[in-house]
Amino acid sequence: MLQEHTFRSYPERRLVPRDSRRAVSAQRTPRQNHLLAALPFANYDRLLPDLKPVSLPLGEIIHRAGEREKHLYFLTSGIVSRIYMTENGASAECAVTGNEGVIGVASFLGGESTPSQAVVVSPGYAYQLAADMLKIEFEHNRLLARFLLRYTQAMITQIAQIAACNRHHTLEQRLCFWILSCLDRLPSNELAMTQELIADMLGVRREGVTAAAGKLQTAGIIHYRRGHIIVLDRPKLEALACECYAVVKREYDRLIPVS
Amino acid sequence: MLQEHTFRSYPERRLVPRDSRRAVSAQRTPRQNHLLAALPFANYDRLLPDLKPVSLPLGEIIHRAGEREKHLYFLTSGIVSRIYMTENGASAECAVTGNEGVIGVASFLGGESTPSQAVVVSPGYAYQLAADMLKIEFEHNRLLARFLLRYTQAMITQIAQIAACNRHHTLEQRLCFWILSCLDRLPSNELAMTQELIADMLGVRREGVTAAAGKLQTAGIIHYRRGHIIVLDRPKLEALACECYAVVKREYDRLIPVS
DNA sequence: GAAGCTCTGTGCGCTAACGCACGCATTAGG
DNA sequence: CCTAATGCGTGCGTTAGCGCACAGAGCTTC
Repeated sequence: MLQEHTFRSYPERRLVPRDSRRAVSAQRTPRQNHLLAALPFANYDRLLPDLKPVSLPLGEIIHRAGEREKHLYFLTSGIVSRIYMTENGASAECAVTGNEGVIGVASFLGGESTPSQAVVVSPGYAYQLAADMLKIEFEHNRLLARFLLRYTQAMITQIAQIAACNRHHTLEQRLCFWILSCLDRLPSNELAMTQELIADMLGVRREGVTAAAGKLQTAGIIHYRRGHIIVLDRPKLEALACECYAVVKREYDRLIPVS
Repeated sequence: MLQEHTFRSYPERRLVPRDSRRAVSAQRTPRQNHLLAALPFANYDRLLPDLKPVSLPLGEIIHRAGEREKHLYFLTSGIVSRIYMTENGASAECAVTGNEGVIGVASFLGGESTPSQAVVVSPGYAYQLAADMLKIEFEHNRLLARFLLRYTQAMITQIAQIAACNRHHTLEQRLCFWILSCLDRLPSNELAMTQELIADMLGVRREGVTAAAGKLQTAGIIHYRRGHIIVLDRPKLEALACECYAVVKREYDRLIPVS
C-alpha cells in the first residue's frame, strides 16, 4: 500500500540500476521529448530559453495532490505515473507518461492542481517549464497548444481505458498491459521495478503480482530478479495482455507526433 | 451486458417517464447549460446562430466509438454517459455529463474521435454545434476555450477517480456514488432507470445492483419501483458512498462556472 | 564476510462478486 | 382484459483476489 506522498518501503537510491542511469544520460536534449521534437524551429526556439533540464530520481513526487502545479515537465526519459490515493491508503495508477508526453496538463487546462499525485516510477530526465510561462506560451504558440491538447486527449483515453480495465480484466492481464506500457517508454527490455511498486500501480496486493509474474516467468515470457523484470518474449506478453494495451497504443500513435 | 452500440434490452420509449419529459421541456434555452450561461453576451451572441436545439431520447448513441464526432452537444437537461466496451461485450462507464458540461471534447482537443461511445442514459435536451464551427470558435473565443478546457480537466478528474474507485470500492459504495452523480444532474429526486442499465454503467451484474439497491431500500434511503429510483435520504446516501463522490464534486465546483 | 534490510515465495481462510437458472411481478399494447 | 415482454428477486456453486503471517533469498553496508 502506497503511503501518502512517499514510497512505502522504497528507498530510492537502492533500486536505480547503474546502467539505466548511463543510458538515459545520453538522452539529455529537449528534442528527445516527442512533443518538443515535433515543433518547428520557430516555435521551439522561443521556448528553449525557458526550458530547464532536471533529473527525475526514482520515487520523487513531482506534483502533490491538491497543490498548485508550478511546473510542467517534458520528459525525455523515465516514466512518471499519475496516482490516485483512496482515503484508506490504497492507491491506483490512472496514467503513465514517458517521453511521448508531458506532466502537468492542469496548467494549460486551467485548474492549476489536481487531486492526484505524479510520481517518478522509473528514473530519468525532463525539461521543466514554469506554469506561468507555459500559460503565455499556450496562448501564442498555436502548434504547441495543438500538440498539448492532442496529448491530453490521448491521456484521457488511457485513463478511461484503465477505468474499464480495472473493472473487467484479471490481475495477470493488467500486469501484462502495464509492463508493455512501461516497455514502450524505456530504452531497453528491462524494467527496474519491485513487485511491490507494481502492485501499488495496479492497485493490487504484492502477493498477487508475485503470483502473476511467477506464471509469466514459468511460461518463459519474462525473467526477473529482485527489482528487475526483463521481457524475453514480447509477442506472447501482448497476447496475454487485455485489448486495452492495443486500444491505448493506437490512440497514442494516432494523436501524438512520433518524434 | 451492454451490446455494441445498442441498449441491450432497453427499448427507449418504454421508460421515458411522462413527467420528466415535461420537466425538461421547460429548460429549453441554451443558457440552461452552465458553460454557455457563463459566457458574456459578446462571446455568447456569436455562438448563438450556430446552436441547434435537439432532443436526446433515452438510449440514443450520440457518438459511436472510433467514428468522427461531427457535433458537440451542450446539454441543458438529461444525462449522457461515456462508455467503454470491452471485447467480450462488457461495459463500463467512465464519465457522466449533464447540463454542467459538454459532450464531444475530442473536437477541440483535436482527435475528432475517441474509442468510447456516448449514450443518453436520462433523456433531455441539448444544443448542438457543428465540430467545424466549434474549432473556429475555439480559436477566436478565448473565454469559451477557457471554459471548455476547465471542463475537460474536471472530466479527467471524474474519469481518473472512477478508475481508482473501480479498483477499490464495493458495489454498494459505487452505486451510491453513481446515484448521487445522476441526482446532481436531474431536476427531481427521481431517476428513471432500470437496474439493468445501472449495472451496465457500473460494469457489474444486474443481480448485484438488485442486492445493493434492496439494502438501500430496506435502510429507508431510497425507494424504488420498476424502472424508477427515488432518493429519500440524501445525506445517508452520501455517507454510504465512497469519498470519490466528494472528490469529484469538489473539482467540478472548483473548475466549472456555476451558471 | 557478517549483519541487516528489503524483496520475493508460499500457505490458508475469507469475501465480494460472478455466472447461471428460474420464478414472480408489473407494465405495455393489442 | 389478456398476453407478452420486460424488470426484479432469489438461490447456489464458483472464483479472483484479499489480509495476514512467516520464511527464505538477495543486495548493501560496514
